[in-house]
Amino acid sequence: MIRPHTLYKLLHEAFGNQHWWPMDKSYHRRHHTDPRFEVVVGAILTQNTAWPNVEKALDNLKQSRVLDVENLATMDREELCLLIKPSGFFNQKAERLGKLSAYLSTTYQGDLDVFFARDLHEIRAELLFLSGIGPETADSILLYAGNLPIFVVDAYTKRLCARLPLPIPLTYDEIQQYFEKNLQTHYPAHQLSSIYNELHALIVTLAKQHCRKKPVCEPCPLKMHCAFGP
DNA sequence: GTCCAGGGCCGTT
DNA sequence: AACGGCCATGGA
Repeated sequence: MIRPHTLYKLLHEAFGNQHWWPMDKSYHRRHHTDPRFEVVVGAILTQNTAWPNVEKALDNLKQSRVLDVENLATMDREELCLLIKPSGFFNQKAERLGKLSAYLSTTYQGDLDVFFARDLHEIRAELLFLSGIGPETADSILLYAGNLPIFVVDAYTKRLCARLPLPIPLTYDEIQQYFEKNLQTHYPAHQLSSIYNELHALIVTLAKQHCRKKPVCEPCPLKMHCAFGP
């Protein structure tokens, strides 16, 4: 049975570095805004949505100069809906962005340094308490915006785990614990956030190229370790 | 035209 | 606890 650290090694050999979820540093330097907030917003906008649609919405927010905590917390909900419309589910997402931004503004004065400079599980519980932020969105914010060591489980990860298969229940928490426990025994603590980051990105690449809904098993780098293939 | 994408909530079993 | 319907756009 393949284990997560072997999965990581094989996928990295097959696909190389993914440098996923890059932040638009130049925009945020020019406008004196926090690039991590763009990742927070992206994490909500990408809920069950293809990334190109999210990019269009983020571009709209940038061109309107409102991609920061204070503006999203206070701006008119209708206007926000219009800007994020390309990302779909815009009524829910506008509500979620507004509530989260208002929370960050009132509780942390919009300072993400303060927000992220605490215990990981404390921040996670706070995010999950907000309506519209579930485990994957919370963990994406923690890992990709906060650079904190938590493994993100998405639909692709679940599908891969089901097909290999891995000998665990296919629930979010079980999969997350299984990956983290294993990787923690193979890498030093200070590397874990970048390992989790990279592995999640590699699984997405695998799922798009091979482990699709209609699988394309030739030539999958995991073929020799997978029970699914024909 | 059909399918589906980097989920989460809510109501029903 | 598990499952189904719902939310919406744009690209394949």
